[in-house]
Amino acid sequence: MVLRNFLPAIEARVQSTPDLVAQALREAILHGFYDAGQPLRQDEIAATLQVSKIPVREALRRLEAEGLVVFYANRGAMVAPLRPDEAQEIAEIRIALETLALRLALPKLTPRDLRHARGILEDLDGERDSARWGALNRDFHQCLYAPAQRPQLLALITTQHRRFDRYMRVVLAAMQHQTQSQAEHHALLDACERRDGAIAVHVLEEHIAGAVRLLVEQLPPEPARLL
Amino acid sequence: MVLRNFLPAIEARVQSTPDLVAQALREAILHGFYDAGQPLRQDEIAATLQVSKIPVREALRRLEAEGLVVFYANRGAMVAPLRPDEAQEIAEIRIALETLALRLALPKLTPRDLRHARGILEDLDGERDSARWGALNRDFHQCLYAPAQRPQLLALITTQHRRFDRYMRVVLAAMQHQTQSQAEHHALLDACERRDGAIAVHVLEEHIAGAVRLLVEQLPPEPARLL
DNA sequence: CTTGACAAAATCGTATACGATTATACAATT
DNA sequence: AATTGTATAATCGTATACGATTTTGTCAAG
Repeated sequence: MVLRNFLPAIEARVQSTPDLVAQALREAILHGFYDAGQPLRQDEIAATLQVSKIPVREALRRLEAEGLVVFYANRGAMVAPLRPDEAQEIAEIRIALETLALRLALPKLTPRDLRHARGILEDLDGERDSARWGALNRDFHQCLYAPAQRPQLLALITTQHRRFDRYMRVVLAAMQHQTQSQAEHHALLDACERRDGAIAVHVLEEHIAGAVRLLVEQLPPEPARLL
Repeated sequence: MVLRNFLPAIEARVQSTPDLVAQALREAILHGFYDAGQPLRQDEIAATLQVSKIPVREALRRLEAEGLVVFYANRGAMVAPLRPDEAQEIAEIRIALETLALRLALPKLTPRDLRHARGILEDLDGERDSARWGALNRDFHQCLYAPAQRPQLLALITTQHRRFDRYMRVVLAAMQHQTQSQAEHHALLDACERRDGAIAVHVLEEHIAGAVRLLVEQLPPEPARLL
């Protein structure tokens, strides 16, 4: 063990300005404060957050990489449009990544992890705000995957899950799905407690696939226009 | 058919300056022009490429999102360090994503696709430069996945594959692996031609898992230092 | 020779400024 | 009235400039 190993993540000492701006814009997009396709005016954002355009632009570039924002040459950034086929694709990616994470995490899940997950499930029951519901939902899934100890994989999952949640907002209004989703959450957690990997993975697959199925039913067949 | 369908991706009309800078830096890192851990001086890069620091910083942010670059507060960007455990994790992610892509692509593979793949395999035989070998290798894999018609998935795969190739550089010097790899490529392509999904997926899994196995043997157990 | 303090240089991060591009409003024309 | 052309405003993209932070170099003290 060397001294260097004691200092906890140099890169995270301070949250950089672009980080903070990205966080704010991410929240705003996920909360629906900005609609799909809406332009994100750099001057306006900079003025609101009391910074210049440079950190705003860097934040927008990050969100572009996360798939929440699209850049058009000389026309700036706008909130990424919603397209049902994209939601379908994200669901497939999520299933591939999350079943992997779950399989890796399952043998390492502690009773503490399971209690934590149960706690989030209870919070989830009371939540009405769709953005906070989405955040809790991500937390629930993440805390089942975290014991896998795969930081890269978990980061990818979070990014894709967030993207997916933009689509789910549309569906979440229908309270029916929340109860359905909660039932699946409980089934998933139960399988984890029994260490039944095959069932857990299967429930997770159906959980995501069912969400996207509901999604494409609700969403208009014609995508939100790009222009 | 409407007029809009004729314009090929508005956002791609011109390659933006940050795009070009990112491309150049990506190539430089993949070619080993910059070593792992090496600082990327913004002024220097800006001067060399005849632009200001702003587009350079945006390019670095993109590369950060791609996992090729790490930012440290007030110390700028440096080439992401190489850590064997990270290579292992990327390999797991690649297997999950690429087996998915392959399964989706397999039923849609045309004879033309297969000929194209064979062509790349031949080019691969003659290639000595490890960076170009890596690019051809990515091309080979991509052209087997492309018929899946999953742009998001393919983009993710490319990013992870590029990241993985930084580790493979170390191993590629050993010519032995190239012949091993080529043998697996042929086995993969043969299985695709026979539309044998189970075998193809299995060969792909072993192809990636074998590479990372060789990798952790070659690489020093102690990671390249972060500081 | 090593350690610590300080000054100088290098580098970062971002605010400001400005040319270039795009969007908007409105007058001119058919 | 609809369409075209033109001036104006809004916005983008980036070069420049500068304070803040980090790194490097120097030298005196131990």
